[in-house]
Amino acid sequence: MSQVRVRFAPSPTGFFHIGSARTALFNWLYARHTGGVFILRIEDTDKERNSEAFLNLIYESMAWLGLNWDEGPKVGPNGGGDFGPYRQSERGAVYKTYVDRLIANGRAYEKDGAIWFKLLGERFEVYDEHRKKTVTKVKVPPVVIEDMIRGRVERVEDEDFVIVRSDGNPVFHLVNVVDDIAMNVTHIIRGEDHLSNTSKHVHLYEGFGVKPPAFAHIPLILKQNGPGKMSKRDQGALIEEYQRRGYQPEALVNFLCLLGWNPGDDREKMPIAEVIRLFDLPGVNQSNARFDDKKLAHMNMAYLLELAPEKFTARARDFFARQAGNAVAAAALAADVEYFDAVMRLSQPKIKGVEELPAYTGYFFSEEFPVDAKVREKVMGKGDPQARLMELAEALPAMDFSSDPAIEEALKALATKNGLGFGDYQSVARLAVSGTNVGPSITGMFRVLGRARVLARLAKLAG
RNA sequence: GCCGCCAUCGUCUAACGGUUAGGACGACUGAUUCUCAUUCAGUAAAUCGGAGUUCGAUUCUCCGUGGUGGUACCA
Repeated sequence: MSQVRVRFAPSPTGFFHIGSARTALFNWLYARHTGGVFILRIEDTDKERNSEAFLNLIYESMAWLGLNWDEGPKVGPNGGGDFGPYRQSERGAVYKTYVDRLIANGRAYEKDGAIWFKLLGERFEVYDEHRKKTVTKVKVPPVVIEDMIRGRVERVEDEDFVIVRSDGNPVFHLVNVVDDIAMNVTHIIRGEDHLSNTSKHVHLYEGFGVKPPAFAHIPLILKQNGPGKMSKRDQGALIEEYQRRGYQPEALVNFLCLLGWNPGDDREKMPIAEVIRLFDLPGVNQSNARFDDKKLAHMNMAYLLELAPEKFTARARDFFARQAGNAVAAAALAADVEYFDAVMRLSQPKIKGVEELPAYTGYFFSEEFPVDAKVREKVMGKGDPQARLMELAEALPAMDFSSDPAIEEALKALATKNGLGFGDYQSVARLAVSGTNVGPSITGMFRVLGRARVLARLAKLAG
């Protein structure tokens, strides 16, 4: 059995989106599962719509998701294999020789300045009501596709079709098939939207005298609101967006694995190595899946919680560094590294995404932090808050700040002494120190902020 | 219009032709916690409709309906 060779073939004509990412992921998973080769091929034959920026976005997004390719652009001098170049814009000569082959063996002809692929069979004219014109049909047996996910699919292709435009540019169907032949691709894993194209492709393989590779058409990702498949314009469609918002790439990948595939048991959150071990094409679902950003957010939080603290602080720092113009981010980055790390360690178990961080930690990095009016009203309207602030301020200088338990003990002792609860002091202290009623433990806040600043803020709130 | 694919809780999905149709997200209730979040316990929530095959159908077949994709000198 020869080595599996799969390819992901995006075209740099738009932002890299979630559907493309999953197609790439499933190809990558299959390659890694089988010990095969994962090829990245750039389908940039559409000169009008291509852009270098979109191309770079593909590279960056793939790298961010951890989908490394074995052959393709940016891999060594020859693209890591003997089948380059891996950008279709550089493969004109290859297409020409293949087209010449078809012309030579009578399977292609010129008409209206374009080159057409010729179907073999009885030809007849028929008026097409829908297209309002007479077309030439060809009587050919249905194409049979043995799809690894869908089983046997039959489809009739009954008209000749263009393979080279009159401007000399080859069309998608041609270059796609030629490259898959030339690059020895063994399995074509792509979106179900290509299933209808497959009959054309199978005819082309036959025209070239080559046995078609195995096909596996994976289900589509549907937009979460409204009808239709996810497209670049939809909310949450862009990979770049998740990167910008500080999502954990492992979480996004894990989530994507579960859209159309499952390990066969109840596990959902699982290391990618385990997915690689279990992934197989026949296990992929046949039905389209609707995108669910709530579940993705949950997955993201789960990954965030278990991230090693050093890794979390590193990712938090990276996120802050990308928040141009954000005052909190600027102050956070200017802060002492150990202090920054301490704040992040306090925040990690409490937040659902790193994008919450600037709002969540602002008061650690500046004395100018917003005070929630509602919370202030509520906390300051209960009992005698001024007295409690005073008592806290008096107790603070002698308090043991060496550890969270020590601080907690001191606060509890204070409460007991005055016949009140821990919560009564916690709430005013929290308001004074952070301006709100949500946040890390009060003891952690005290310890990290330090005695002096806590005292100053207590005084400030007391007026 | 024509052609293809698909069909289990709101969503993602399990279930050799025999299960009280399971899990997860979300929702709701409660417990835990210094706030919040987490965590934990619990509740509600599904086999698209109709024929057939079978002792027995979520599972197989057909029809319908719905969803989805294609139908270009786009990729």
